[in-house]
Amino acid sequence: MNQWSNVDVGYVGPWPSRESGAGLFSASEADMIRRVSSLQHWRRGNIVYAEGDRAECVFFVMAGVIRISRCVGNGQRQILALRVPGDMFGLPDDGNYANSADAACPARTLRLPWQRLQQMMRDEPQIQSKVLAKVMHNFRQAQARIMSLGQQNACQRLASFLLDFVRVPDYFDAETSLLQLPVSRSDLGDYLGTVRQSTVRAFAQLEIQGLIRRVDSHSVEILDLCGLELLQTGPRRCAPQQGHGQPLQESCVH
Amino acid sequence: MNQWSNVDVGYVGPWPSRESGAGLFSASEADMIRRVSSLQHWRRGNIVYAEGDRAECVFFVMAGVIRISRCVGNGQRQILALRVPGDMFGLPDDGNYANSADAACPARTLRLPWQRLQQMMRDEPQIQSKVLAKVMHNFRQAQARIMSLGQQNACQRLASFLLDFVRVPDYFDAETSLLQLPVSRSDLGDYLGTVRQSTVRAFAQLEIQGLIRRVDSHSVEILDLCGLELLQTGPRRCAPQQGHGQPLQESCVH
DNA sequence: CGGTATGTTGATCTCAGTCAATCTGGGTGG
DNA sequence: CCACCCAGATTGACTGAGATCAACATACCG
Repeated sequence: MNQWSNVDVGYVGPWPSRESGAGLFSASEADMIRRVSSLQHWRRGNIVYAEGDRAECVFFVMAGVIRISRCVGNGQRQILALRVPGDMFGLPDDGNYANSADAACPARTLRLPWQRLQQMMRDEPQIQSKVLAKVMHNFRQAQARIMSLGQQNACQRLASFLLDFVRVPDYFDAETSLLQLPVSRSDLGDYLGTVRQSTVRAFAQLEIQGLIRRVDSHSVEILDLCGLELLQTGPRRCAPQQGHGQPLQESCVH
Repeated sequence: MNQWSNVDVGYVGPWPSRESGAGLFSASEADMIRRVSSLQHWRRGNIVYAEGDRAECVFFVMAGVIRISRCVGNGQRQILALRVPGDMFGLPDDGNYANSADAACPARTLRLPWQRLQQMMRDEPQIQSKVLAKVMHNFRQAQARIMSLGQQNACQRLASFLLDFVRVPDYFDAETSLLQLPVSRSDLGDYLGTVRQSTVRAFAQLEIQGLIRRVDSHSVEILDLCGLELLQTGPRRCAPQQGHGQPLQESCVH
């Protein structure tokens, strides 16, 4: 555990900002958090914690992407969330971690004892409301996932995922419209509730429709942002061709 | 708004308890909450608030079931959660409600100004941590929904729903194994991310398998609790019959 | 250079969405 | 009391989206 001793974080820029829920700590508060937490470095696949572990620390993502996942009986994995810079994760559920967390790509996190954070929340109402805001952010995100999984088809879910990551500055370059994908196709499948192959087919579909262009397996060019947004709200499934009954032709002239 | 004046709540029993996240307030804290909140009565279909409304109050369910839902572009509805006695809902998202809330059946709620609750959280660290616990409870529940929607088929999702409601004392009588269903089949479909008909078929399937018995459209007898739990963890889909290649028969005697 | 992990595409079959018809129970008016 | 209506529940037939199996391509290793 030597890497967990307090080290110079070496990260002095502003707290990473991304929509609501991130970038919520002021510089001084972020400093306070950094002072009592330790910086951790992770390589792809490294496990931050496992489901059921005693939950003693909360984490803040500084760089990279952390997979929050849970496995079901038959060995399938569902990725519940992908935590990006600015996100908080690892709050205890009855003293234990409810899910597993591991690095989807090289990543850095701040590790902060939960007891310590609770104390800070008691002492500083600001911290309290901002931690609550972070939790609420994760909660809203989970609800968005429910909407996606419950109402969208595979292409729409992929579009939603891409649009989510377009909002992460670390992974989208607005100049070139290039979006880095920090996860494998399998990861993406487990995240979207489909299998690897269906994810690939969804990519192919979006490319055929001219909405994206696959540059390589870990980056796509976003060609039509509005098109992706429109796709999201469309019907989950096209109406059947009503092949059997009378074809409902506008029995025109006759 | 006359019904929102402070009235005698008429509910003096212990705070309703259900697993983690409910029953978390002590008698005195619950009293404090009741003192500053007003009791509301709802009939089936009554709207507590609508998506986008200015969020000024938080709610606690005292009786009945509140649907938390959101609609998508093409008019489809996803029920994000069913809030039962003991649950909290209606936390603001950037000052507004992110979802709609309405009564799935006759219901009672406590209505508490969000400002007031924030103040109570500042003054009483106990309240703060317990509100956080309630939010975390909703968050864990949302994550369970993601698991269900992402990895389970229609029957398994229905089984998960039934098992969830078996844990609500108001709706399950352990003596008779009778489970009251406070929602219509359409509601259930919107909750499970399927359509009404698929929900009905899932009910029929569970009945054929001897796990439940449909008494009437709003109550089922739970015949095999363990069977329902086993079903949850099984594979999402049976393997195909591999009809074409060699039938993989254990070329027995010959 | 073989070996392994990952990405991609094709063929096939199942689950669940869609349309449609029927059944049921609860009200309402005559 | 009954005929009627209407909303909800149920069942059947058909079909498309996506899971599964399989094969092959590509990249990344030691």
